[in-house]
Amino acid sequence: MEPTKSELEILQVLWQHGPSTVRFVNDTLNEEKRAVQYSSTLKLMQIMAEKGIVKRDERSMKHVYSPAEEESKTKNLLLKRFVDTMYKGSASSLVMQLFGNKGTSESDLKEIKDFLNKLD
Amino acid sequence: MEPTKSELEILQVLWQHGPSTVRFVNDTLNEEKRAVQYSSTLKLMQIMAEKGIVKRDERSMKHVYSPAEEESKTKNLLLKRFVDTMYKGSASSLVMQLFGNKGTSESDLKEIKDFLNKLD
DNA sequence: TTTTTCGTACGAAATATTTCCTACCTTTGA
DNA sequence: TCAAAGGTAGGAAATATTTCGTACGAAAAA
Repeated sequence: MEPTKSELEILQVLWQHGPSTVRFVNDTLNEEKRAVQYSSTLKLMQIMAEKGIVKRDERSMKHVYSPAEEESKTKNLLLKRFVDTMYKGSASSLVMQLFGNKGTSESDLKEIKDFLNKLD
Repeated sequence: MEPTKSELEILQVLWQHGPSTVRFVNDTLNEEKRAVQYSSTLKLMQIMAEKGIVKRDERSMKHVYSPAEEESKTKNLLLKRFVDTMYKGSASSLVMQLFGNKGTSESDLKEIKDFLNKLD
């Protein structure tokens, strides 16, 4: 399933902090992102539960939500989709864009070189 | 300005084929992507012109549209935004995700190594 | 016990995006 | 000339997404 922009914000919170209540997610969004009403966050998370993007534990009155999929799995999917639509599926094109026009740091560059060499 | 999904499809055509008429863009979309009515493509391109995402040459009856921004500039912006929201701005995280879980081809890997080494 | 606080559910409104119908004009071809 | 083909413009409808007011129940505090 394809998370929307707002849904992605919520997923980020769940990935970073683990299973959470609506209250916690809403507070975090308000601190780290933008002003949003409790009932908006609630509604969105209910929709995400319907869609199967998150699971909901209803045993306690305060429902606890957690991501239905692994962070890496979802990110991989979104990354693949991004590469497909933007770079016709060519990962190397993306990386070249990333480093071709500077603005990406030297340390990142070194880190990646090391990483790639270890893949052998 | 932030192109939407459909707008991006249209931009792709313009980037790939250069300044084009609505007819050409619509035909290309129908061949390469999906069924869409002429008037839908027209409307979208009109909106894009209003937003300033594309420019329109009205000298001929068949208006000719072209991207307002360089392909690389727009792609850079979108890529940066993607890295920011998905990987907290860490380009190396993205690359690791890209190659960490295999599925990205060997030839891409070699290509990138060569590319990065030339940056010295 | 009564009031206040904190939760969920639900519907509706506000926005954003996409799609296409229809009117009307110009060009082309018979 | 005049019908057919092909253009643009604009509005309205269909969808998708986001936001939030309000009702109502449970728990906690007074």
